[in-house]
Amino acid sequence: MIQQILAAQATLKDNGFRLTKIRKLILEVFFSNTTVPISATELKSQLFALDTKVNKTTVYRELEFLSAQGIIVEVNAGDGKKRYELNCYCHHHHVLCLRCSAVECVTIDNCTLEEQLNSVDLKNFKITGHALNFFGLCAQCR
Amino acid sequence: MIQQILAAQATLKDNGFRLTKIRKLILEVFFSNTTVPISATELKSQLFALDTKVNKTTVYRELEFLSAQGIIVEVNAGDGKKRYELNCYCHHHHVLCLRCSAVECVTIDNCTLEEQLNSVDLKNFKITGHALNFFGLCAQCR
DNA sequence: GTAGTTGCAAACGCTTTGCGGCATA
DNA sequence: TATGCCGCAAAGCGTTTGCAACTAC
Repeated sequence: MIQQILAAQATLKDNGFRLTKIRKLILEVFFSNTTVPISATELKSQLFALDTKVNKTTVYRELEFLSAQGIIVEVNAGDGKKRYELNCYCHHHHVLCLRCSAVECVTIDNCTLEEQLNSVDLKNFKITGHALNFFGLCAQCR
Repeated sequence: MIQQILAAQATLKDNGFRLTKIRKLILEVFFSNTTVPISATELKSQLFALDTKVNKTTVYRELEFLSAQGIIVEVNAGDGKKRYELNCYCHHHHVLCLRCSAVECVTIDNCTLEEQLNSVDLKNFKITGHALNFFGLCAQCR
């Protein structure tokens, strides 16, 4: 994991971007938590918990920046907020708790969703991807 | 279709709710368009096009009301807005255009998604449903 | 008349933008 | 020092709420 953070940092530096204290901390947050997509507000809270006061504007800009760099990816969990998770380059889906909005990643082996579309009337859409979210109650709320 | 509107209207009346001009028009909009989930803003525009000036608050309240009555259902298309469609009591999914945000319904025969979950680590969640959205370009934008 | 419905204004939460100042390289 | 980064204030968008007026039954 340490190597991965260093690789991400090197990539940013090579591309002319700076490694500020805030940016490093945000990278640490994402690399130390690879299974739960977080929102801007949650990231801000985590930074505060690490004794780093960050403006919300900076959080939003940093999320957009890291997303544009391909280090994190946007996740729509269906709770009305933008969420982001580390870009793991692997196809997976998410479960959302209907009570507390907790989000986790799940992997379906041999996911053939888009193949199943061959027999479906797609209204002439050209499909480029899909998002599958499961809803229910998490371990704490059930 | 006419019978279905009348049935919905009768249900509302039986439950002590009123059939105002606005409510009737909103029912007509939903019953005349059963394949495209619409947002509050879009519904408001459609009512304006029908020469009916409606306050946005009323639109939001009416959507929540009809949803609570089970006549329409909330649809999360992943575009950050709440969308609603006529409750067709049939399981289906949606395709979203990444360029113009058009939304359409699609049906996958023999959808066995939740059955496939048996072999998946669900982080101890109790699953009650799922939302599957496909992304791509619509006929106009492709 | 009464309870359901509506419009208006205000506020909310999440997100974005403009701009001046700061700090990393 | 120069460009990227940051904080502050303000505004945007979708949505919700409080309250007074209205209207369907």
